Amino acid sequence: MRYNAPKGTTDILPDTARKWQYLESKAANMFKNYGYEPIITPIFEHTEVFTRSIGISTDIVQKEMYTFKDKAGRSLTLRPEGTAPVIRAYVNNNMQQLPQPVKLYYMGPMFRYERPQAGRYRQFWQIGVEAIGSDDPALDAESILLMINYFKSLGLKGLTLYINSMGCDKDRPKYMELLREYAEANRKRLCKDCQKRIDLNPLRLFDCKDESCQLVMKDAPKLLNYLEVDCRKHFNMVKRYLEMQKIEYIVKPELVRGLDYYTKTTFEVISPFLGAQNAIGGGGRYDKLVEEFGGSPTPGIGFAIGTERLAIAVEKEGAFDSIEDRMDVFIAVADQSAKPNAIDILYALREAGISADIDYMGRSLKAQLKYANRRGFKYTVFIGPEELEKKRVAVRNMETGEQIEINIDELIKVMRDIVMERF
RNA sequence: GUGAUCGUAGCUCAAUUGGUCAGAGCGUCGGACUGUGGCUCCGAAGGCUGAGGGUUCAAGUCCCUUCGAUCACCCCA
Repeated sequence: MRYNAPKGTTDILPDTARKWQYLESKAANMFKNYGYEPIITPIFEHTEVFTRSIGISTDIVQKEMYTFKDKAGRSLTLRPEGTAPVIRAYVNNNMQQLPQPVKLYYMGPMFRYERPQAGRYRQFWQIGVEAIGSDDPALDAESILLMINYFKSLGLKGLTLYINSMGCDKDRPKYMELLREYAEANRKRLCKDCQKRIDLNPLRLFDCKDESCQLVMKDAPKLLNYLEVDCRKHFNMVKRYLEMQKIEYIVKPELVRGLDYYTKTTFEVISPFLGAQNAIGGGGRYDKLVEEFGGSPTPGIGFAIGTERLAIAVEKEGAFDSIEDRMDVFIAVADQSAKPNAIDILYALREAGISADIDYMGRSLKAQLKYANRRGFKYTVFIGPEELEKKRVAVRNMETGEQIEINIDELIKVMRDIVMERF
């Protein structure tokens, strides 16, 4: 019996895996450059970690979580996003004792039970960062800049940055009342889903693509206009920091993200290459989240990038072309009698930091060359009875076909010189 | 969860209005060159046509179910 990978999952084959590694290592370097450190949290958490933080009324919690009971009857959930686990870990490990802010990044798979589509899978990868412990608007700007500059470093163009402010607990409740009243007054003109949203989560009304709903919401009160003075100042500072770094942005009052924990700044970056699932990265501030997990009041901000969406965009820009990943040396064995000696040399090369491989299929010499060519080795070294007797080996440059002969004891040294010098 | 389109060798695709043993290119392996790749030529392996059922003398082709893929809604990264 043959099995497919489960719906919405896929095998990341070497060609793609290599590209992802490239994206991840570039990210790790840049995050370090901005003062962020790696953290690895469990793939699953107690279900409550997500229901309480993301919000019970959100789609993620309502219908997209992989929730199961373990053998002891605990309700566990495969993480649908990365922020809640990191905040849980922050509180759990008393990280408020560390110098603040605590700046962390993570990379790994997330899980949501959704209908698969271009750029949307049930197991998908995210690259994310969180900065916990400061409410400085300069940190909001840093978070946004970090994401934008990372994209730039990958050669991405044509991205659009949207920002918004969701207010805080001083202005949001008042505004929500206003919004509810407005929506209620226009209930009849709203679609069925939106009528439900009036009570559940009226902010989401802004997201609806239904024409009639959009028409209604166009004239709805906008949170941005009701921001209390601190929040407005904060948002203005964020914008100013972005402008200082010459970052273009569009303020989008309708930008309401689907996780309830956001406060103040939210942002999202859109790529033109991604079809319907065009958000390549997004995030925001979550000043109430640490408290939600039982910590002392602590602000925070972060974002997540969709790795496969990022890979699609980078691919479209042709920016993967520069990845060089060829192996250094293939050892061609001219006669099986020379194999033990050849293997000896193989390991010596590897130990010297030169990537090397050998035939394990009993191929003819000719077939070995063919194989070396297909696998893209830079050099082939010939080992056979003749070479062993004369103590000289031939080294063939597989690109140019040039072949030189050197003393066998010099092989390691010469290969190391060649390989290091050229790359 | 809803809708549309689509499932034929590892990959990309053929197969007349349902009608002989389901084909090709690429890839893999081997050979032409008995110790030297890339080009060319030759050969081999590889398919219960996604799965299950039905209609028919006859199904890759028509119908139903199911699974999966793709795209959109929805949602978000």
